[in-house]
Amino acid sequence: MTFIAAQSLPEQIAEHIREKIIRFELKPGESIREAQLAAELQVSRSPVREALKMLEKQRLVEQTPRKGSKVTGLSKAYISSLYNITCALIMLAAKECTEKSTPEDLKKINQTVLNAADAVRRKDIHAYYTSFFDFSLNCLKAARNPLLEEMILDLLPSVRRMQYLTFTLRSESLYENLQIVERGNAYLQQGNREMAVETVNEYLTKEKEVALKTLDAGRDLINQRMKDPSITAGKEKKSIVNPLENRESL
Amino acid sequence: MTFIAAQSLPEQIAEHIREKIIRFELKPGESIREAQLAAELQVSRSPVREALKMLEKQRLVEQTPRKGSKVTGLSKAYISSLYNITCALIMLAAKECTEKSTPEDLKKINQTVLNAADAVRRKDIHAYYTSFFDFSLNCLKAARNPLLEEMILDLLPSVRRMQYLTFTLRSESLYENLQIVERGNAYLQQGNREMAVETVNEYLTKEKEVALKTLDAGRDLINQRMKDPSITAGKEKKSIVNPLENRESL
DNA sequence: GAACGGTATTTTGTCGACAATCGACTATTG
DNA sequence: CAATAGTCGATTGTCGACAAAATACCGTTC
Repeated sequence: MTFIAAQSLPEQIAEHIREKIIRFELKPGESIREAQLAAELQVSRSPVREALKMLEKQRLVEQTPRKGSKVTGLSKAYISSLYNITCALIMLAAKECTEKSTPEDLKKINQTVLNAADAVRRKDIHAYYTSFFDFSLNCLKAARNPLLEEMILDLLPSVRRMQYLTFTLRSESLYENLQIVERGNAYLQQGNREMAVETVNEYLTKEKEVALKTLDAGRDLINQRMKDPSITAGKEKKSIVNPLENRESL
Repeated sequence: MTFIAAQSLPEQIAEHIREKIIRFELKPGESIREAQLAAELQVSRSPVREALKMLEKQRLVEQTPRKGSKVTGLSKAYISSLYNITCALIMLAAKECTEKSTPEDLKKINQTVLNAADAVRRKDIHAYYTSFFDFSLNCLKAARNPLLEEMILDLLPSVRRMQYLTFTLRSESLYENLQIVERGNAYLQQGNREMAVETVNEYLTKEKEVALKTLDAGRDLINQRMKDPSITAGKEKKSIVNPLENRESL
């Protein structure tokens, strides 16, 4: 068994805000006030500030000196940006994965795809996505490119926000999704670099299309606060319940 | 005339440390103590901490909770990582530049190349690099991809550190360098996406080779502190001169 | 002499208070 | 009534102090 270090306070706070952003409880463009957050979580502003810096690194939050933090807005240009970059980076990961993966790596990767297939058979959506995530993570590790891993992991929450947005609107079945993954895996297993990379490209290009379409559909719902920043002031006080239950120190 | 907002204190501090890292005054792997820096610059630890977080976003510094900050080490794997990623991102930028640039963009870009050529004729190395930087920046802006611009700009200091390292050891002349730039520009001007992208690839692959070779040559000089962290303790007190001269507020 | 344990020191983390800045509101003036 | 200047409240920035953790040091024991 491997033990994992307890998350630091700023990490926990970041996690909390991150989830709120991904679930659109904090809307794109909405401004974030440190003092309010600190009061809500019953901590001082220092760890909140650290947390916001972390989220800035993950591009979920934009900070301007002396003006504070805003949830990153969702313009078409931005989403296009995000997917194109993610695509380029994951294509690179796929390439390096075919070049550097060991037989053990490939075996582990293959297992995650088998798990995913099984999940689809059982129609277990959650298990499918877990396996898919596992698959991606294992490929990434097999690429043995530490910086690339960090950078993709940093972008992941931003992608997850988009997935949350598109989730209800996406038409393709789990099965279709799985097919692409299985195809990609097949290329990986046989070390077919070009086709593995191309499969990633295909997958993410499709994802981008879905995201852009969804944005058109749900634009007014999501972005109303971006256009009218005044209503972000948060007049209505929320019930102050501390969401950080599992904190011991402090 | 356009006025530019004064840099915030953390930005100035980050700038200061950044330069030290790029010039190897702070060695790869060396640990950074907040209190010492704060004393050196005669500020409190808060802005220093912010500065370190900024540098972490630029991958010049690695932070581990409760253990502090270290200058990012220069392993071969890391450098390879860095160049491959930078290459992938700039290739994307080149692609989007050919797709989205306006005639005015192209005109401006072309001008920077003319300036660079002129600098080479005058054997003005500094002017050449300034023009080259201008060229890159203009291409990046023409790609109209805000996130990509940010990400590449964030990686730039890390690349600059490598350039500093390779500067003395590189054999190719300014002229050779210029030739590739002129070739890339030609492809851009005629909207030849494939070849523009390929030229970027060629350029950065070459840069990567140089960097890796240089590392072999200068490894022991540079990395001695990485292997023996004890001597990073900084027993010798440096003369305390405030390098932040142009601060007015505070 | 090496390994272990405990203590001391150094370093990072968190806090509350105060200062500087920004944005909204109001009053004054043309 | 519109535009500007001034003022007030809200928000971020910086500080010094204290708490907690990690590291270094040193003595003990085998």
